Amino acid sequence: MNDATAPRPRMTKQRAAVLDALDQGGFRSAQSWHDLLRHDGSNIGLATVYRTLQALSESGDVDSVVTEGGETLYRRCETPEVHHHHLRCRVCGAAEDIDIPDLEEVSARIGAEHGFIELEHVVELTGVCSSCAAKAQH
Amino acid sequence: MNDATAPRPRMTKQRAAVLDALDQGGFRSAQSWHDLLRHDGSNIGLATVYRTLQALSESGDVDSVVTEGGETLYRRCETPEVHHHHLRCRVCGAAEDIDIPDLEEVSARIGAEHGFIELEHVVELTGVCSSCAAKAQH
DNA sequence: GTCATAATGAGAATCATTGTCAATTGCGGT
DNA sequence: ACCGCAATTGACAATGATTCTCATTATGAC
Ligand SMILES: [Zn+2]
Ligand SMILES: [Zn+2]
Ligand SMILES: [Zn+2]
Ligand SMILES: [Zn+2]
Repeated sequence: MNDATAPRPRMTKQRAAVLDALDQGGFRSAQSWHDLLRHDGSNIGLATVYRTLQALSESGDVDSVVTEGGETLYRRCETPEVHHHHLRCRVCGAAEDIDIPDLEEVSARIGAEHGFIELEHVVELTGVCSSCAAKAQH
Repeated sequence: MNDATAPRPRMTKQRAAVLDALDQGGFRSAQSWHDLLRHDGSNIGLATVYRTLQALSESGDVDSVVTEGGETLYRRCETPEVHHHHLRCRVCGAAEDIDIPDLEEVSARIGAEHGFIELEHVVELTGVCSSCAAKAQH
């Protein structure tokens, strides 16, 4: 069930830099994280940022969501061990981990009713946060 | 709240062809619908298929979902007037309209609790349907 | 039929993401 | 500390879905 083929990741300075940058919090695209890293003096390559974020995403250390525009956003996840969902502001990108009661059970039940197995679900709540809403008032 | 700037779409033969093709049912990518149309003798352009499907999607006449690979899939929606969700087979693409009890209210409540407005949600259930699961058994 | 203009199609352009591959480097073994 | 080599990196090419451009065509109101 778990991977005996687990390749332990090397601690390179680029990996460390990404990990460090992620501490700033917030959802950003791979390119945005890359920009941020370069502005901080790193000469890390874009492909490396992509690779590192993907690796971290697969290992469950970062969350990823997809915007309407098809961009994938990443951020360090505070609670890697628990499956959860997000409420994200479409304007400023601020996001919070949320719990949607019964969702897991309900989706499992619906899947079962239709004879589906290996159920997965994608749930994303988006909106405009109060501070962005305030700014929008001219 | 509604659009006084509603441009009524012209009934061109390509729009009719797309509408006709959609009757075959099922989720397909724009490119896939385009292939299908060409195989049926149409000389419709790919860009037109994209434009038409997007227009139909915005007017609520077709559903669209995004695959893991980032492709957008479209299909004629049976129940355009009601907001609903889908349970889709990741193997064969078969999909059914489903109802997730209380989801609308729960998401609205969660949004409100966090001070968010203009809430929207994306919910997609995927799995492997019974017939695909059967085939998977060697 | 005329006409304004929405719609089309071929191909170029975008843009996020992935692949290539030679050069580099972490790190286990010595 | 020193080797050796596979994992990792970075510059850049390549991809692949989607969008844009613009000259040409065709819809629908009058
Ligand atoms: Zn999270
Ligand atoms: Zn905001
Ligand atoms: Zn539907
Ligand atoms: Zn199936």
